[in-house]
Amino acid sequence: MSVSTRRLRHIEEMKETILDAAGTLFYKNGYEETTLRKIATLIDYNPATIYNYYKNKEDIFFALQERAFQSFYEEFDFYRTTKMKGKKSLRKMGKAYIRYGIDHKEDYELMFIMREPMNRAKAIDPKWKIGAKNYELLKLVLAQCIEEKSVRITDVNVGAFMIWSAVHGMVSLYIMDRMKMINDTKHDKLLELAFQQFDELLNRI
Amino acid sequence: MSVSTRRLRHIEEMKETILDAAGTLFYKNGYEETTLRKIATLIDYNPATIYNYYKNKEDIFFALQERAFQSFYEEFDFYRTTKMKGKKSLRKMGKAYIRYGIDHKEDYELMFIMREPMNRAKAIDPKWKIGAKNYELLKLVLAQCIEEKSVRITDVNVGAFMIWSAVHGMVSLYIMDRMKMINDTKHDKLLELAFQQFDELLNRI
DNA sequence: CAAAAATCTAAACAATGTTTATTATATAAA
DNA sequence: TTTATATAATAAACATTGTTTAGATTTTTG
Repeated sequence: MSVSTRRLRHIEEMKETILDAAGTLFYKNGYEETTLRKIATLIDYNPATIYNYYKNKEDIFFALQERAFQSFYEEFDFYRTTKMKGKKSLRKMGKAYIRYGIDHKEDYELMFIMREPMNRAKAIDPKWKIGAKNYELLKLVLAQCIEEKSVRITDVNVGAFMIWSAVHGMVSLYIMDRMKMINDTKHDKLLELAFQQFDELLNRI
Repeated sequence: MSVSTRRLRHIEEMKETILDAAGTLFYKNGYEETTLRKIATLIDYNPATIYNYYKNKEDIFFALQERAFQSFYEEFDFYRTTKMKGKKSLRKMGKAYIRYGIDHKEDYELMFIMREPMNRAKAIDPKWKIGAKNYELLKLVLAQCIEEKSVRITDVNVGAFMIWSAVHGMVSLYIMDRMKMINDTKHDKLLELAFQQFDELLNRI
């Protein structure tokens, strides 16, 4: 192994070590509580060392976001090859989306809610492509539904955004604790029924 | 005027002065950029003085959130007395909700998205009642729609949450810059069409 | 083995939210 | 009016934060 490739590998390993530690702390204590000093302590390095591998804190969370998108992508890759009918596929996708958001709420927050690691993202953003890829998948499944005439939608683009909005709305109100505003306390059940209701709404009689 | 009431009024005035300054900075530069020192400088006081009127920074944003809910409430009070048909009322409400979110995105973020001023809110929360009040209004209008049979929904509670989710989803994806993930760049138009699509979906027949 | 490059660290910096001790100001009592 | 007493505002400090700098340590190269 040449020295320069070993060096590159070392850098990759370090970046990953740092990212793992950052993730551990983030999933346990949230963004604000995850300080560079705590990350450094966890991996037995000096805080300054981290700056040899990441430009700054935001950059770390940018990488964490990327990782989240990756895992998110893998979750839905299944629907790319399924032989299910479009409508059934769409329903399952929606359910899976909500489940994923609830079970990985920090990741979900990172990907679809937080302002934090977004500032840099205004520039060229290779990673939104993963998000875009999943969005294309939704459009694909929806297009199949339209073709099947199993759905009350005519425009794929408009329909896809509407569907995304609906499920994103449910997930985000849930995980950001805004369902408090609703008197009914059985939030999980309400969420499930609301999705069912929405799904039925899509049905063509 | 008794001395104690004057004192109380002075406290109220100070709280308001601080809140105004905090709001000005927040609407201009966002949460992180709004520091206690900047607030203090803006109103020509020492940072420590602020602590005589608010427990901490979160408390200030809690108050700002309360103010946002108040203005939000006033926006929708109209629908409480309108003689419009339920369906039309519902449609206008939805449009107004989206418009409000876009035109007051910092307020919207404060009320329905941000984690920040929420920690304290875990305790007794007199202010969620304002949010709850607006939610009840949605339920009222929706109930009228159900009675009119102008809508494909049977359960008010489930339907209300579904509708809220849909519009919240649209607004929040828009203002949190997540529509980037969509290749189509005409976001405003897409938003409008998606709402229309959703509205039509609600229609009976 | 010495020179050079790479890696890591200790220390410091500027800025933050917050607390403490002290001063100035307004009110009350004498 | 003058003195005592709450009240209000401040200056200074504290603990933490993200980040930078200059130097030491280790690793690679000739």
